[in-house]
Amino acid sequence: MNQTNNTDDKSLRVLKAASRVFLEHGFSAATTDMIQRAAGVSKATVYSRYPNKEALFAAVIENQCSHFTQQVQKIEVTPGNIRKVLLEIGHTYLSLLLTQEALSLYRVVIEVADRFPHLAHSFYTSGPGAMTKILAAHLEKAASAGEIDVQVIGLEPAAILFMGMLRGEGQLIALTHPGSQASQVQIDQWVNQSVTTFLRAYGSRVKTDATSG
Amino acid sequence: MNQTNNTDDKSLRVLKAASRVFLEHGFSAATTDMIQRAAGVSKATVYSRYPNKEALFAAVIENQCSHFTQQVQKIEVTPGNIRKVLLEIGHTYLSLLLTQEALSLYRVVIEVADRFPHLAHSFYTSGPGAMTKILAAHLEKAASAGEIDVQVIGLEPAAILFMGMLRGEGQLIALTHPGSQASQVQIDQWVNQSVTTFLRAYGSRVKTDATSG
DNA sequence: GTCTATATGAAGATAGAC
DNA sequence: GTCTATCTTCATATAGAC
Repeated sequence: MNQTNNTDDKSLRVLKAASRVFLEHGFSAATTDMIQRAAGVSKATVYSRYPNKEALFAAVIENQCSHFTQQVQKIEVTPGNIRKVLLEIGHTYLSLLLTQEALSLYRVVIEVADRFPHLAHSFYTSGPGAMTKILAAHLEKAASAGEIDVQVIGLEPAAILFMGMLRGEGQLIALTHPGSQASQVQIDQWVNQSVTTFLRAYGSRVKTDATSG
Repeated sequence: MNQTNNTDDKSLRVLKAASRVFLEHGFSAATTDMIQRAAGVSKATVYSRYPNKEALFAAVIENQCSHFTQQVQKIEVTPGNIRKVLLEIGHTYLSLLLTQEALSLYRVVIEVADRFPHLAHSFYTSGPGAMTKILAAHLEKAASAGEIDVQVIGLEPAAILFMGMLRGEGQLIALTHPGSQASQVQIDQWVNQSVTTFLRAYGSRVKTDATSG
């Protein structure tokens, strides 16, 4: 069962080690020495898999982005009224966003957006972009059901504003207070406030829980 | 009137050059060579003013933060109903936030938050923290005047949610799409949507625009 | 394919002339 | 105080042994 030495999983070990190092230190501050050591292989092995530091970094970020997209796409809500849907999506998304992995990914992508614009775009599309579309779809259903009315601004802008409230303070605090970890009750509070505000603005007055199936 | 050589303004030249270099490249990717060249002085001159790269960086960020605070504190609104106040504050603050300087400062502070936690805290307090307090004060006045009712969540949370909507998409797009510059109409649109949503949620039904000037 | 040892260049910091 | 020239360290990348 010794899987540290024999097979060709060294590529995987390199990628995983690189992920940890880049996400922790950023691109410029990370060194190939750290990666090599963390992977338990030699420098030559790293360079046999990836031509240089940039390519390895790109592989890491692309991998992380697709991982993040999967997490977002996986968000499924139990059918119910729009308040429950928003609470559930909000809680899941904000919790995901405030993990150390997601925060580190955000930090690193922002750091190098100038030098790797393609990765930055990819990050935007994989994360907030994907989430916006999912949320907009739910809002559309709720609008059809008469639970909300967002005609004043439109579905996508409404989704975007909701996500802005959701992320806002929590993400900013997490980024500027490294090491801190938001508690579940703090997260719930942000989610509740966002949902409350959104539904006060766009929820229908009519309660739709009695007869309509 | 040759002010490039004679006086003791070299300290200032170093600081300004360091600001430009650090804000453009970040901490790790910036080199003291770049700074020295940008300042038009020798490396020894730089090191006669600041003991090392870290100290110079700290001076730059602290300086930028206080500059940013001044900009925020300077935001004053012409008295009027709450909608006008929110539109004016929102427009000014978002425009400020989306300048290249503010975006770069954000980027760099986030990059090194782990290594310079004090600077990260300072940034949070100088920028979003200060703005939140200012906004909360305006909301309180509006609440006293009966224009809004935010008792459900409280003044500060209301201010925070508003700022979340305001920043949300614009800042994220700017950070992940370097070189792009949001247009004034785009900014106005985000501000309008945020204000509209906020007032639909917490504005009084009574219109207060008749008699007042 | 993998490792050890190393070439090469650059970055932070300083010594010594003026 | 300021500059030029340099020292030291370290990072990327490669060459050559196994």
